[in-house]
Amino acid sequence: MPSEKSEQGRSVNQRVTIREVAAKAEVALSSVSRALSGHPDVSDEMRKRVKDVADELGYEPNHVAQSLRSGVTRTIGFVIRDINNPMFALLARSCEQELRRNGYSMILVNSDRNIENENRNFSLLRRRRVDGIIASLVSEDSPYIKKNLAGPRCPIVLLDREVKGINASAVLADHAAGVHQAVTQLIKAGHRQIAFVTGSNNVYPTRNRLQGFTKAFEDANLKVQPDLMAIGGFDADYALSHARILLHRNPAPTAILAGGHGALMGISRALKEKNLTMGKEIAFIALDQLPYLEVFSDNISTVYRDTEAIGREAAILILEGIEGEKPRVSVIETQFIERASSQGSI
Amino acid sequence: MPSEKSEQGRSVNQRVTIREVAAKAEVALSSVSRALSGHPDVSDEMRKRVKDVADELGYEPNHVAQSLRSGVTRTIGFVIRDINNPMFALLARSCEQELRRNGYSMILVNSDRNIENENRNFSLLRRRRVDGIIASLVSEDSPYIKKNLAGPRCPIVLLDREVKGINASAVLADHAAGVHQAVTQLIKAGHRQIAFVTGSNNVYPTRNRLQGFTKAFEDANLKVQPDLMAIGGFDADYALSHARILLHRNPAPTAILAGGHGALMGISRALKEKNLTMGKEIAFIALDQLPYLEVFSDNISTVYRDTEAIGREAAILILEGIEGEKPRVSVIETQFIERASSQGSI
DNA sequence: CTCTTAACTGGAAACGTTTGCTATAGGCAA
DNA sequence: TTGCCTATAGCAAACGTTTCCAGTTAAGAG
Repeated sequence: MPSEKSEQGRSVNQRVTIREVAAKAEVALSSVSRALSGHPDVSDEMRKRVKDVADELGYEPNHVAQSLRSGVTRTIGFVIRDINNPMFALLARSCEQELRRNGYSMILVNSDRNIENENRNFSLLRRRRVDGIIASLVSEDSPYIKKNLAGPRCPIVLLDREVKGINASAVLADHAAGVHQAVTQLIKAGHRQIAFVTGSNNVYPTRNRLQGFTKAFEDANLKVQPDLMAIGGFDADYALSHARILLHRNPAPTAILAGGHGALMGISRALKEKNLTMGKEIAFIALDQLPYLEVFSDNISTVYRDTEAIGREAAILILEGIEGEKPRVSVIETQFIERASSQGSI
Repeated sequence: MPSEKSEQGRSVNQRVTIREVAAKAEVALSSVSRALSGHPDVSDEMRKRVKDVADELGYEPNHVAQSLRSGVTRTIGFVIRDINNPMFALLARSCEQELRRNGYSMILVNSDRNIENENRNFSLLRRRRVDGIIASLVSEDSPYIKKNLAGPRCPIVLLDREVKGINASAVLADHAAGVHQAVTQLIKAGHRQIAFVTGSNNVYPTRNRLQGFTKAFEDANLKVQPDLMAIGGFDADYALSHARILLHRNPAPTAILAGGHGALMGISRALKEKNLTMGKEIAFIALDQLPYLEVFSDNISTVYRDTEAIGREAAILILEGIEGEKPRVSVIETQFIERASSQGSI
């Protein structure tokens, strides 16, 4: 039995309220509210008097009560598909910065690549009456998607997802362009056996990358080799097992593209198993800006996208939505950045 | 002028309330509340009836109103010193998981290594009436520290910080032990010129690491060389400039310890400038579990601490605090993990 | 000097819940 | 039958704000 607690658990959390400020300043509740919230109908004298008393008492407005009364929480929910992916840390961070600059806080929830969790997350955020939701969905066709996106009570911004039949804003990266550049470059350098490991194609980035990939082959009057494509999972285990298969193929791939964090993890392990070094025996290109790449392996070629710009853009779109503007889609460019790892043995 | 908004901005956000559920089920408000919240004084028939209607209407309780009335927000604030440090992503993640398992959400705010921001963050969280605050402080002696920690209205857990005169819980890593192991190992291998780059010693981890460092020398009957210690900043720029100086010293250091993410960044750049490779011409040890190390450089020796355990432990301590238990300090072990990079040329 | 208006200020009703208290009904013992 | 207790249900008062509406005062116009 905790002894230092007062007899009514409640009273521990007692803080000074607007009522006490009003009493001490000998003015009405409403005047205190107006004085502190910057309402115009307040005399200078009143404002000063109230502010002085508020400071003296250390008054900090109860944001919960403010939210209830005003119907606005100044909070944005951020549903993150997989917080293991370090890219999301970057994304969430830049987004949070932009939101905070506009007076909003962020509640971050993680779905752990699970659709049920994702659904619960949406519900949780709705109950908390967030003013908007930024979401990186697990997939584009979950059974809950209509419920969570279609009749939304609050503006929604999707990250790198295309969902038909709903009117939400979205930030999409133009993966195709960067991949096209990358593959064209490889082809020019003589590569023909180009492997591609990436997530399932029920999400936009995979489909979009694939477009760029295929188009690069078409433009060079070549045919893609289907058995060099491992499309189906974003996780490292999937990538590892498929990379193993790819590396045992004959003829072996001379270049390999890794679509995202998981693929990179899996492939790098598979390469290590076979004692292969990226850029030496095999050309390697990562299709993401992964923060640790910048740090440690400054020789890895990547299809770069400005992750922080995506976060900022998401914040801007959600704020627009709150202002009542129509949803819109914003596209972020990508760019192939050539470094040592895409050389290979050719 | 947005045209799809209804004339009263408010009505856009209108959701079904407990009142409508009560009306449709033809029972009292209070009965709905009790039925849905699992209160015992409710007949089975009533509970079923209410739940059916609630489901039918898609009722989702207003958490804001619940919080206001009950005085409890089921929200924890997480004040993060520097969200650039990838370790914190790991930390926040494991912490959030543990909190969520207990029905809590997390609001994450970033201080960007700035004391003013930090102070504002505490205020923001207090206004939001969070039930507890987990904080990774910028320093241990900011002018606001008393205000924010001393007379706390809510339980507080500090991460790797020791602040005197307040009664908050804390999770501390036993850096000293791991550093002692590491340095002892280096000394055994013949190293004498061991450099140490780390943050300012107005925070616990630096002081604690320094203790381990010094003790290892003492135990070997050697003296530490003060001009090999660069103590003063956690950021990469500080580390870079000091690492340059250290590397130009004569005799040059044969081993170097990097205290944290920033130091690692700076030093690795400095080494690259001089064309030195970790573990080859110079032994190198990182004093942190940095997630990207596991990924890419599996040959870097580190003083490992279980960052996820720290996050979980922080969650547990804050929940204890909410339950009314006394604050306490929890210590997490560290351990030297020897890999190739700590070999050097000796 | 009176009337109108402008500039404030105060009172009170919300916002959507939870919860203490009271009321009702039925069961059981005396 | 009466009285008491138990199990439920309902009423109404909070929680701490914001905001609408109605006053009050003083100034300026006629």
